[in-house]
Amino acid sequence: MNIEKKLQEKTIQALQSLYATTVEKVALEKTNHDFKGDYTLVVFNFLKISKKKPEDTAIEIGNYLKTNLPEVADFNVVKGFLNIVVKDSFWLNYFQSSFNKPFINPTLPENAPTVMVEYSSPNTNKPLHLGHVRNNLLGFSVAEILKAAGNHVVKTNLVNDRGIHICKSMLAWQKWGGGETPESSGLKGDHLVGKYYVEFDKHYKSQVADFKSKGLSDEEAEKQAPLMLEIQDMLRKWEAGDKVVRTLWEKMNAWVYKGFEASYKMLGVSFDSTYYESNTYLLGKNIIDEGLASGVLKRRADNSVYIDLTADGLDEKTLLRADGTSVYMTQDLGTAVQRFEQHKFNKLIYTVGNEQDYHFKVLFLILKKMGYKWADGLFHLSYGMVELPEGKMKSREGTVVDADDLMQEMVNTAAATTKELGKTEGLSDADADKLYHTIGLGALKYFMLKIDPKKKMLFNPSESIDFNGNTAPFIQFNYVRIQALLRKANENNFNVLNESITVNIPEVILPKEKELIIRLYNFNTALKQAADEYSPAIIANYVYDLAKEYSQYYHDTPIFKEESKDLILFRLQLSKTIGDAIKSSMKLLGIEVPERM
RNA sequence: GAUUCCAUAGCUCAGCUGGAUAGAGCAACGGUUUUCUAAACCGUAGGCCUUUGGUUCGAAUCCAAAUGGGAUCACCA
Repeated sequence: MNIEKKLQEKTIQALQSLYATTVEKVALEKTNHDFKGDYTLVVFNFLKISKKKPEDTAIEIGNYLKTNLPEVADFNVVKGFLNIVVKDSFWLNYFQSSFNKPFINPTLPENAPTVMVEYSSPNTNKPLHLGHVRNNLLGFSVAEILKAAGNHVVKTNLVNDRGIHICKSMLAWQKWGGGETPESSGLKGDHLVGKYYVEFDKHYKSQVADFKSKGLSDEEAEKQAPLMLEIQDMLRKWEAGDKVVRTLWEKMNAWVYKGFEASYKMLGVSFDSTYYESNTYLLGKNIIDEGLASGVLKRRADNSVYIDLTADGLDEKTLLRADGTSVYMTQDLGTAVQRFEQHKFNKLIYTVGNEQDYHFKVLFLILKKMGYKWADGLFHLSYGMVELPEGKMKSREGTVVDADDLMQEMVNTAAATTKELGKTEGLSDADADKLYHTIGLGALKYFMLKIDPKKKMLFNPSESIDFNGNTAPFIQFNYVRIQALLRKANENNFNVLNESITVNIPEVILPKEKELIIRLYNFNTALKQAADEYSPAIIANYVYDLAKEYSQYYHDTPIFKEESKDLILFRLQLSKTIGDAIKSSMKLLGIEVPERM
């Protein structure tokens, strides 16, 4: 059992035994660095029941713990703070018993809950940009974390492949494309289609400006511009299954999918299932009928259907237009129900930006009101926007940071830095390319994941992403150092893994070594917290602290100069375990670690 | 206007389920290489934790208000 839990339970017992009072739970914290101890109990809360001075109360509890818990070595009291010292032997036993065991359990428990994680969900009218990068990295990492925490995870992608915005690219290509294809232009498919999306907007804007100069209002001009009428006509034809429109749609979407596939591969994300809106956009209508029958939904005089959420502090939400067609919300109701029927999930997590907070609040509330019990398991993983120094990115205005460009730039920077540091020696071209990819993408991923998902983040394209300090390359570098140590150990006949060598861990270990062991011990706590909060940032901070701590240790403590063979082996084993922890943590973030750099 | 999220070093961020003197990285300045790879390590400097009030033995952390910033408030997705 976890030492923290043991201490908490014993403290509750102590309070019961000393003051005959039952306390539900007690909070322990890590002892501040300036004091001796591992865990601290703040006793101010117990003064009412002890009716004694803080110091005396702390001493009484401390004595009880020391006598009744074999793991407690000692304690000291400063004012109302009871600092508890755990025996070195406890940490050493933990270390020895966990050596060379995986940090992440590779098998799932028998009745692992099913969690669906929806992320990415791109539009097929333009290439991925920085905002999508955050979404993809976050969704993938959360899926990895939940998997490691013992859930059966289904990663899913809902591709928005239809609608008026797709028609814009299609129409523009038809008019001005001159038959251009990815092959003929040398452009990646998604970029080619995105080019025509921008093209449409350019022409459309000039038409609107023309109409406005003739005295029309903004709204009128936007409605009457011929291009607007043309895409609306195109959308109607699409919905009617018009052969020409559908063929064009299929052709251009295929280009986009090929492009996305390349971006996803570069980014290292994947999906277990992919849904297309062209297949799901009609879902949800039967649910509307049920809702009407049960009275949860109402019909207006003009035949449109809505739900009244004003009693819940929200508005009236329309679910079917007067002409009977469905809206975004209708579709999301339908897909949620469909997913539950297909996967019987315990939880469904939507990785979607915080600009849709309201939408999901309404969606979940409607499903609850309609009586779906599983709606309690729905969660909106809401993350902040990625902003540029000049503000929000706008694809139509070209102020976007393109995902493919950014990734390539990161790889290039990694290559340049590696060469500059003279670390390419003995690397084959293929290995070098792999290394640049690992470092460059690692830096990018860590940069985005170390920030709390809920917070908006600032990205300044003119300042390159760091490779020093609190970054993935720093963490990777420490992993690499450890691998180099282990190689050297092999050459010197120190077989770290050989079970036949019994290592007598020295009685007294360095404070830094104990600290490192405690950090290893806390891996599971970090994993659990990250899973509970859906926050890769917790893992990122954990692994950075571990790597930083190790870096100091590595610097201050030469290993092979040591005379005692046991001590050398212990330090090698400690280093190896830290390497394992780094690798496992980075895997949770979707970041690879190289063997050399 | 309504709702909602946010505000910590020059910059980017931790810390927030109340606890001891608020931590990192970057940038700046200075140092460390006959050592297991310096993408490293050490040091200096940098803070009215936006403001005001409240709760408490104790507030960056909880509550309220103010100020500033973002988002949402479509029969768009």
